[in-house]
Amino acid sequence: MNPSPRKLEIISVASTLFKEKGYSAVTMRDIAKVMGIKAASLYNHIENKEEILTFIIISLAEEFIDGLEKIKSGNNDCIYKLKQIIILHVDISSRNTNGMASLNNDWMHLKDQLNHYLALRMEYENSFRNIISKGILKNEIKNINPDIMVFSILSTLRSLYLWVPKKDDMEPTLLAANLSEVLLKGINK
Amino acid sequence: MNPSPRKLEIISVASTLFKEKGYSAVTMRDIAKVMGIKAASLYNHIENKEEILTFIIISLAEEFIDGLEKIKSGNNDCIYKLKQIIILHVDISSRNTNGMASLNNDWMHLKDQLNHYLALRMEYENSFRNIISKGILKNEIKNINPDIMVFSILSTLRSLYLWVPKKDDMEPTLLAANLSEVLLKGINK
DNA sequence: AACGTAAACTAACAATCGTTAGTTAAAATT
DNA sequence: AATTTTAACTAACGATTGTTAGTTTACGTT
Repeated sequence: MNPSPRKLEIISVASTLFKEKGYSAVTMRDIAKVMGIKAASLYNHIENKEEILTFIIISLAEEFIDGLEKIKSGNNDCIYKLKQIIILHVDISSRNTNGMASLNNDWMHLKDQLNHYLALRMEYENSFRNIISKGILKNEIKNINPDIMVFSILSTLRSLYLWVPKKDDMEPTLLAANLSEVLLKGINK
Repeated sequence: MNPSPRKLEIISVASTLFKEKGYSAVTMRDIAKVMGIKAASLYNHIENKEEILTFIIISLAEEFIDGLEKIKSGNNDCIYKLKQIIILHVDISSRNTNGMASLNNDWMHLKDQLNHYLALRMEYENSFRNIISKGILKNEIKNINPDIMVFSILSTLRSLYLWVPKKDDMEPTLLAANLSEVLLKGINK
């Protein structure tokens, strides 16, 4: 069963509040007030508070996994794959700036799906590192500790949700291109 | 009046818990339990919960401001200054992995000192951007939107607190050197 | 017109929150 | 030895938390 429009509305409102104050600081009454209804009415549409967080996080995590799967399967060199990953992050983050806040900062409040989330994250980071490591072997990428490169690039990409809203005048395509230049070739002239 | 050792102990314990679950999800009873005392006893040493958060965030923010001030005042080229900034972040983040979590994620729960914090952050980012912009003018740095470069580098540096504890075998000096290579010159061979 | 359903409501629940008041026991100071 | 101070305690406060039960209202379907 797909989420009803009203349920998606609640999740959207909740995402906005979660980004502002974090999951724990947002009450069901806060969400209800923005919706213009009473807190108890929320329960006509959702099971509980945790379900909102779970939906936000897991659906985003799976979108990243799916995107990376397609990139991996392509028969391209590593640098090109990295550029596609950057585009993937810019794309998803631009369309979900609120949800990305929960994915980054509120995952530890998951209960049932915490282990599922952790598994997805590990899978994603491993795939990322494999691309880098293969690039080093094929002499496309510098021979530096791959963990540092994964950490550095992924930290920037994970922070996009904070930055994109401030630059909503900038085309996602241009942003991704500039980011690729900076992340792959550095800033030093 | 300087904070008593006991007060610093409370702040340290609180920092650890704030990193694990975020400020809002940590109760005074949680902190007290780790300290081995009752929640009410905490109030012999601190004013209230907010004071703990304020101390963690403001003292770290001022440490960054002071560090950047020294770097700015030096008569060095921009690339060198950026390398010093990277060292500054590695240094502070390595010594305060817990507190850095609050600085990054819990600042919005400040009350009295929220505006002070926001002013310090803006001051820091402006100084950072000025160094980059000057580097572009002096032809040391690529002519790309400086905001993107500030965002990219700062995102990585702000995430160090998450990553350093997993790599505690790595020398901070070596980490900073590798980070400089990746952030300034990129990963592309 | 009668019925069923969806989605709001009021009222309240037990649990937990940060915090205060008043007390006690030990340690430091006089 | 007498006293003050420090730092713990018990007990409780009013407020707020997520959530449930039962009710009402409006609307689409029979």
